[in-house]
Amino acid sequence: MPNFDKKSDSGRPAKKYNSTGASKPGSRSEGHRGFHADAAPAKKRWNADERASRTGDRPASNDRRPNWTPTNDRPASNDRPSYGDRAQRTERPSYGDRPQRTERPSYGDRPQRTERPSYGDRPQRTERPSYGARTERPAYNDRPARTSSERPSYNDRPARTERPAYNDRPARTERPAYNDRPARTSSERPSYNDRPARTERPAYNDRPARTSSERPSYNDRPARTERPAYNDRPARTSSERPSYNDRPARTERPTYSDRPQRSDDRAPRRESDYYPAKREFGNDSQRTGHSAGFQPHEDVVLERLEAKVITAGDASGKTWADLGIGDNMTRQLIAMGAETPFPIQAATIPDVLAGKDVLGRGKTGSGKTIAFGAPLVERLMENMGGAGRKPGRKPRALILAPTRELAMQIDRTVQPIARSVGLFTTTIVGGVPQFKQVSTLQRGVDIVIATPGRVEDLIEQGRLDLSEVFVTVLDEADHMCDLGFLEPVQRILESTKKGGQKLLFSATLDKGVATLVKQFLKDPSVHEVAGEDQASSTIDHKVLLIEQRDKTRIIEELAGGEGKTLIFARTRAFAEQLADQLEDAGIPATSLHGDLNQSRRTRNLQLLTSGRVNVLVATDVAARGIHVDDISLVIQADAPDEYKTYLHRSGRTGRAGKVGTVVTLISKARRRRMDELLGRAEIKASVEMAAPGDRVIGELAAL
DNA sequence: AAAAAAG
Repeated sequence: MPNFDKKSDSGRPAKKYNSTGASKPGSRSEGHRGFHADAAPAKKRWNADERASRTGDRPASNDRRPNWTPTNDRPASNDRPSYGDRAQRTERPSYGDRPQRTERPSYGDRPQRTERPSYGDRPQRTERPSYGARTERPAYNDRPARTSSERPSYNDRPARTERPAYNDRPARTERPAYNDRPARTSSERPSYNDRPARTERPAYNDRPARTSSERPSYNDRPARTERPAYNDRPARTSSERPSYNDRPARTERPTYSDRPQRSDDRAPRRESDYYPAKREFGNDSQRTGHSAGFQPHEDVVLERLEAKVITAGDASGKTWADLGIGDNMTRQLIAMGAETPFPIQAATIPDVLAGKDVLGRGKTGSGKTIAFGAPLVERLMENMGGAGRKPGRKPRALILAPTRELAMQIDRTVQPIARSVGLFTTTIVGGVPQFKQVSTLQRGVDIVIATPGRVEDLIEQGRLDLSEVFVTVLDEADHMCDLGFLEPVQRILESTKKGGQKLLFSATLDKGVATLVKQFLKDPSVHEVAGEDQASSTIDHKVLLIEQRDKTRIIEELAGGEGKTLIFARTRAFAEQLADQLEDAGIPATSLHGDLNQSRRTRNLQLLTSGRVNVLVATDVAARGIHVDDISLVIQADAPDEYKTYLHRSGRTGRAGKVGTVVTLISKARRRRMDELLGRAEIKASVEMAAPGDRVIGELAAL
């Protein structure tokens, strides 16, 4: 409480930060919904996180709870459960709840929260710099300019004075000012010297323990001195990213045409026919040429990579021990229900253990996570080096995934395997406060499971050092090579240990990964499981030709069945709208998309997983990798544009040999396009006209 | 259009 002296700081900081104009406290929420959501959510997130999923996972979260007590005050939270965050909601009147948010301002109560804002703590950051790694960062070094210009301000530090403001926390309000932050950096950090600020922290009384145990190391960190390097960053942004436009890298892609050669290099095992090569990339030059205009992209089937094929027969009878997995891990795998290796696991594990770069393709739900997770842990065990379990050790393995949910899911599989041999994992994803992630890193972690954005963020902050990472996994590798992901992924891979092992996995692994393969992999072995085609699939595909105006009604009829249903929409807004309409129709439904804050995303997905809700409407954020037991029906409210998207979406059902049905709703006008897409995906689907009330729909719903 | 940092 004492810390909260709104009055004292309210004025200043705000003004300062307001310099930008647009970022006034008041305007924040107005101008940026997303922002608003996040700002307030910061608080929420913790609550939600802890409530929803963490309860069991992290003891750490429990520690904090005391702080959260305030949460209890929020009746609002109870109400919201369903719609709280939905900014979009604006549309939905029902969201009336939101006002509550406004209420939150009550934050005053939440002294604790105040703590969180602790991001304010960042001063710590300063300390962290110690990540000796920095030196390694070199990659980022490019940004020398920055240092000079931006940070100099450190001297100014007068800013710090402001900090004391912590009391203000209301300051939080200030936060919104995120834009300002740059300023902050300069002002706040300089203070590092002053650190008196820390003294202030004490406020964190709640966390006394922590401070003592975790941070102690801070003292050690002479490294800090090193940080100065941070100065460079500003430049970075400017210098490095701009390049995106240039995308010279892309230019490389054209190389696809070469690929054939590749196949030559390797044993001419067998022409891939899984993904018929509809087009060659001979016209690469053209592509690169008009990168500016860049058409959304046609759904092209890239040539398939040549692969060593394993059959179920080859794998049968093999045990984990046969593959080279140790006893402790084997016990854990069996405890997790993986009695014996699946084909894709039998195929890739030996090569991964041998230290080779591996490309693995196994259909959706075939066990890819364990295929790379188990041998990765085994490799870390075999190469402990001097790392031991020292606090503050640098991570030695990295698993990158395209979505936060997938990263967290992978962690749920890999963590127990790692723990069975005494290794630690942590997820480094966005949308959630970074504090826990960073403190976990400081304690020392062996395997980092992450999404690209937060990883880059922490690297830039000097809090994550990947220089000791000698095994890197790209899950959904082909997707990680798509437009928005490729470059961050390239930068991240560059920051890992030179010559480190790289593992690329996906159900739709094609030559789209060529750029990365060429740049980072060395003589990779490619594996896939034979017989995993449509013919052997346990998924039934149906295409319904409908009138646009009947879509909602038909979806209601389809989703009204008993089993779990996952509905895909192309846009966030439509996903949200559909979820609302289903609820209005008396069908409990929830949504999952990027407009929700992370706590809600996590919770909503869990609603489906736990069975509290049987219908989830999602964007393609849920298309890849997400595993929910027993989804019996997948409805594509909007047809996908890409055949790979179709395969991944439909792969949410029919997992591990179970049966499932995929219904795609299209207008007659789209019939031709749909047929072509199905052809590329090599899927045979029955197509028929349908209208609300039709028998077909009732039969599908019954499934 | 979506996702990934934050905004």
